[in-house]
Amino acid sequence: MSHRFEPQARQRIRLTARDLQAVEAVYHARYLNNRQIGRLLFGREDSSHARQRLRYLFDLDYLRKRVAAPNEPDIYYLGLKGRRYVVAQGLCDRETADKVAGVSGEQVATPTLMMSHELTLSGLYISARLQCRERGWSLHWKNTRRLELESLGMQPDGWLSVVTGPSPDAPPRQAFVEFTDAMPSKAEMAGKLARYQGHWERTRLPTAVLWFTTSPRKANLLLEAIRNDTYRDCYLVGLIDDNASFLTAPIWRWGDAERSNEGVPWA
DNA sequence: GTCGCAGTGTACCGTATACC
DNA sequence: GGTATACGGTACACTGCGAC
Repeated sequence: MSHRFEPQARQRIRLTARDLQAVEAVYHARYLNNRQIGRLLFGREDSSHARQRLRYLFDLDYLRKRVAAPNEPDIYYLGLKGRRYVVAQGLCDRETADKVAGVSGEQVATPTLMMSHELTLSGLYISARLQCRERGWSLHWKNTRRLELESLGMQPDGWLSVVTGPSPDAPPRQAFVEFTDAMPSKAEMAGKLARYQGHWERTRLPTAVLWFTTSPRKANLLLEAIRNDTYRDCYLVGLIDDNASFLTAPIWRWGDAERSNEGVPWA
């Protein structure tokens, strides 16, 4: 009988700074699996030590696990203590913490494809964190759920702000994040672009959209749909396979892509 | 039914660090 | 110095799925 999803009483566990960084990372991404946390904070995806520390955080209710099939990795979201911790750290208020925290998957049906989409975005968050850490940049990330609460008028998959300069007062570079696997219909695509346009005209602040997809063919379809848009130069289209360097490498194609197949960097 | 595989849990070891 | 715990790593047991 597996006790994988049964919290166990733990005494004398001292939480480390890294344990609490894991809690914060789960808050920012909403869902993270143990491999992603291992990669971000323990140097390797298959760290047994990461598994052990995550097990303690689970037992202490800082993190909870989604229901997962036996051969699928554990997927963590914030537990009660985790939500209290991020509020105490000033990352958000209590209501936001409760609304942004993930759900178990027992009461609320979350299709496998939707969870896969969420974890792909979590992977982008991890990649962004690692790239920023490597270069001494600072990163601010908002996940899908956090953006929903802001009622922007459109529904991006994520938002990030990066300060690349040495001074914290340097102007941040900001972008929305989109990830498309199944291509939307023309009408859906037009609606999405119109919502972005509406948002930018209300705020008078056009922002880059880093638009990931899964194949060159889909990237071409996206570029074609964007080509005649008023704000076509705001959209950068790239492949999810290149996400490990998406903040720095010239992986992006944009409105002038019909004239060049060479990518451009974002930051 | 057997086997291989993937994933988790845990024991164990040696080392480092903090605290008394 | 002794003790407790963290950390990084290895190893093994267990579970359930899929292929044969």
